[in-house]
Amino acid sequence: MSNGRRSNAPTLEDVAQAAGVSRALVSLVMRDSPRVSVESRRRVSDAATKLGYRPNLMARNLASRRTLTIGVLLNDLHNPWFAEVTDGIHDAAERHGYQLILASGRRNARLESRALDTFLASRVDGIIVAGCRLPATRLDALAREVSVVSVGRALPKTVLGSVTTDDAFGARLAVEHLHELGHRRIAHIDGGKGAGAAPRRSGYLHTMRLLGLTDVAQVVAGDFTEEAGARGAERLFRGADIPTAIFTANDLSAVGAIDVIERCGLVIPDEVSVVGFDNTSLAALNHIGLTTIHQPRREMGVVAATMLIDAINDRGALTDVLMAPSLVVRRTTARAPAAGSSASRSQRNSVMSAAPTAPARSPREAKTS
Amino acid sequence: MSNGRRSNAPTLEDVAQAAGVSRALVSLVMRDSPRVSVESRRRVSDAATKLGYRPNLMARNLASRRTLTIGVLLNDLHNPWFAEVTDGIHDAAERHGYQLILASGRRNARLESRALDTFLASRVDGIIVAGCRLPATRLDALAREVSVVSVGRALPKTVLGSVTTDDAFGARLAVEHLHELGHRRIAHIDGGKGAGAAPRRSGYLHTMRLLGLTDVAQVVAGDFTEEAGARGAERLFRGADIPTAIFTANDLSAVGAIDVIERCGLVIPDEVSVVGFDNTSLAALNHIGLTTIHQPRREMGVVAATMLIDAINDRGALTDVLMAPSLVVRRTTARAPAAGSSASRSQRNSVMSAAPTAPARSPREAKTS
DNA sequence: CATCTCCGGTAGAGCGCTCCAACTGTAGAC
DNA sequence: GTCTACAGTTGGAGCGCTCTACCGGAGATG
Repeated sequence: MSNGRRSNAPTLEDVAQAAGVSRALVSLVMRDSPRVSVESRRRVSDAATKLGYRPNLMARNLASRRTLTIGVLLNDLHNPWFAEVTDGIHDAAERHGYQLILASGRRNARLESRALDTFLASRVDGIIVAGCRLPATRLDALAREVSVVSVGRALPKTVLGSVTTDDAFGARLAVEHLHELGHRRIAHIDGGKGAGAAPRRSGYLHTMRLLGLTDVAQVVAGDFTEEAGARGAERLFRGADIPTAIFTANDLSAVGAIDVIERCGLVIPDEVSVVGFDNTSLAALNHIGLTTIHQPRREMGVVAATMLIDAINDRGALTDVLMAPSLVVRRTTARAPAAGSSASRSQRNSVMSAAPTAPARSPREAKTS
Repeated sequence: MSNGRRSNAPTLEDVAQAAGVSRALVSLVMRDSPRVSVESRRRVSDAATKLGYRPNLMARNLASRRTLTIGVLLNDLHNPWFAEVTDGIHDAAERHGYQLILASGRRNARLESRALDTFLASRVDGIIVAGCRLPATRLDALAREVSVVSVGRALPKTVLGSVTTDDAFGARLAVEHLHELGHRRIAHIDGGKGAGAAPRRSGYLHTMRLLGLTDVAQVVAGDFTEEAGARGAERLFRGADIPTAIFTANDLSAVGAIDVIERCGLVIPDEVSVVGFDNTSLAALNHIGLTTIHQPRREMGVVAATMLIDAINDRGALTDVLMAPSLVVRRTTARAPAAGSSASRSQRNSVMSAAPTAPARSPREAKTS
């Protein structure tokens, strides 16, 4: 019953009969070919709408041997980063008459792999992988069957194209911003082996060196999570030489760090400045107001899709594009505290070290207990 | 060149020739039919892997007249709510051997409509629309061609199935929680005409009535945004009879409200309690720790997909399912302040009313300026 | 030994479309 | 009046698969 609803969907043939023309002519009208008389066009489209005809994409693609479709594999729907990249891809694809089919890898290599198989089985004209976790060799093999562009992850030595943010440059922007505010003791909570973590870390180290701050550079391990940010901050503020500024590998870590810092009784940004990375909506929340590094996510999507479509149509090659990030100043950064205030700062710190191993707890909780 | 890569993809025929069997046999092997001898199966699959054969989905679906695919229309990729629902859909679909194709409506009715057309053109077996904005009549028309289930929006008087949260009940949980903590003056910042806003509002009003608090019930207009939450809180705390608790239509509004409340010098939860709705990742942030109402998002996806697939296979009808939300207590709610402290509260309030129309600004900003 | 069952396998007719070569008719060129 | 040009239209051969017969032969049955 319910599944039989479409069983008798009208076909090209039906329309042709109703309009009293050949199937080929209907086909031409459906693809609005210019070589159809006004009269025929009218009759055919009238018949089509009357019958509620809708071209069968599978039959069309099968016969025409192309799908005008690009498959987009999103690593994680939960992360808004992907939503913005997808918006850009969508815009560019639409402009060129391409359709998108999305799939979510759900942070799982097996599912990602399966989704790619489905793309191939559907004979998409090209593929964009965003934040894909699959090994480079797998992707390279894929890219030998169909054009593939990677967003957010560079894949040197493969035939894939890629569009990434210049993470090292972003790190440099962050550090320079803090340096210009008079900070010297700038620490970094990194992203472990997550995507982009390495260049952000090395960009940080490199810039610190350029600024002659190698001796105060300090990297603590993290993994892009809020908790990692909190742990990192705890470790940083436990020691004697506490930093006046922290640059974290992403916004989420920054929020975790802020939480701990405020709980230590330190005031942000007066006593400690914090810079995140990504400029997620989280950073923009008024309640947080995080100074951070912005990635041109949407534009990355546009560039990726455009490059892919050009390659599909032999109008260009797949290359590796590096996009420039930018600094967004909000309210977690300020001039470094005057040297004289360092006494009060280390005093405060002693409060904190009274419970150095305690799990992250907010000031709210502390108050009510 | 690059677009020619797939032009000579091997077909069933090629495999059949390589294995020295008929096309039909290869087809049977590819769909692992039981009626194939072990020997043939081996030879065919060997030939297939050697050639790198991959069944062409379009041809398969065209010939078999079904796609085993369900189209999922997501209203807004930026909202993590959709990601979790999609996870649930994905799980259920996979369990039944169905594939998903996702499309994003990007909060735009025209795009949503187009995506649905594509689904129909692709002859998906069923459709799930999540948070769809299209008019009920449009969806009803769609549902006459193919089975459709709506998630997050009930559509009475249509042939669609639906899975929604019992928003009114959620509101009741929130209000009762606050009431149990001794609050009486509980205000609501609503969601305007957004999805679910109406039942949350009426659930609030109804529960207040049940608790005999009709005279102190107070609803201010919002629209599910952070800014609306901030504005709502400003309005609430400007008056003389300020509430001791606020229930907002969603988490984002709650964050906006918290921001303003803290800026007024009021302490959360000691002086004001706040309850959000949705239990987004935002609420779970340690820095925020919002008490909120949880929607069983993932399970909603599972239920929607299961119901759809059952309907597709004539094993069940499409119905309207209401899922029960639950209360998640974090750190923004506490016992209502003792009556004696009301003096200090209204004093504080006067601080705020010094700049009642100022745009939302954080304490941080205030400090640095 | 004829017949009946199965099991494993096959031929061939589609599925609904596009594409190509070819055809018709009208118009302009000479 | 014949030739070319071209716009408009058409038949038919696929695209790569599934599905419905149907077929041949081994073993069971009487």
